[in-house]
Amino acid sequence: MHRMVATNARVLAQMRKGIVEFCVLAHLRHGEAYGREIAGTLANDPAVLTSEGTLYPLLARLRKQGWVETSWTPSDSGPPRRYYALTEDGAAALEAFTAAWGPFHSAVTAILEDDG
Amino acid sequence: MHRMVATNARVLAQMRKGIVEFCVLAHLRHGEAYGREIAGTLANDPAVLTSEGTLYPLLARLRKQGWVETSWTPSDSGPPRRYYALTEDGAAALEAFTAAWGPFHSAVTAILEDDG
DNA sequence: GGTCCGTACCTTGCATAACAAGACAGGCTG
DNA sequence: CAGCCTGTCTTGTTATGCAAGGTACGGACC
Repeated sequence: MHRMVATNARVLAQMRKGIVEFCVLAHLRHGEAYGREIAGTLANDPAVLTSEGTLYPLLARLRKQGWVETSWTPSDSGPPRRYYALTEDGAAALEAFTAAWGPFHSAVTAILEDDG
Repeated sequence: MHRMVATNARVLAQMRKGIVEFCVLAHLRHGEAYGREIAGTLANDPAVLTSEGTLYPLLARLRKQGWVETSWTPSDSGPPRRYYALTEDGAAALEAFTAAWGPFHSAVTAILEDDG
């Protein structure tokens, strides 16, 4: 069953594409957060996020699109942190995604369950 | 709203990644089918599939992985058709994906809805 | 028998995104 | 100064969806 595990990891990675981004936006509704904080929370939550190699490029994209704003804040115990905050555009994008997600996951679930 | 539409198309394309493949496998549980037939059904269903440029490379991958077997059959009205049938490995892969899909979509839905 | 159209397969080139691995740097403790 | 934890970010790999277009078979119509 070696292959199963490897296959599964690859399959999961593909499944996440285009979705992790919006999980990060959703997380930011709770307020500002910095990179490793987001990474920690989302990695625990469901294993929606696995690596910082995913997160930082993703955050850079969000910034370029104007979906988040950032501010540097010194830390008591380590290097300064870059805090990310949701913008209005970001909130709108998140709403649009949420609206699309419902029908999409229903459709996929229906296809998978349709044993007919 | 021009931007909304364009953005949505890109977002949807990413969302499909790694999932269309298993929708095709799921469709094949109903019995053999050929390319354009699958394309037609899945494109109607929910807009899970948009183009043959997606489908044929995908079917080639499934064949290489041994998840489907194919057979050529002459057609009464046009060129011969290549029919695709699910193999045991393919059915197992589909089951594994279905098992992963449940927790995944629940987790994403929870994160999106968590307004806390 | 030549031309057009619909059916059917497949390929090429591009854009996007997740990931592993690791580079770089601040600040603390010994 | 060395070692470690905390942070941010980059590089190279891999996988996939998609638009556009290429090839080919067969029937209908002049």
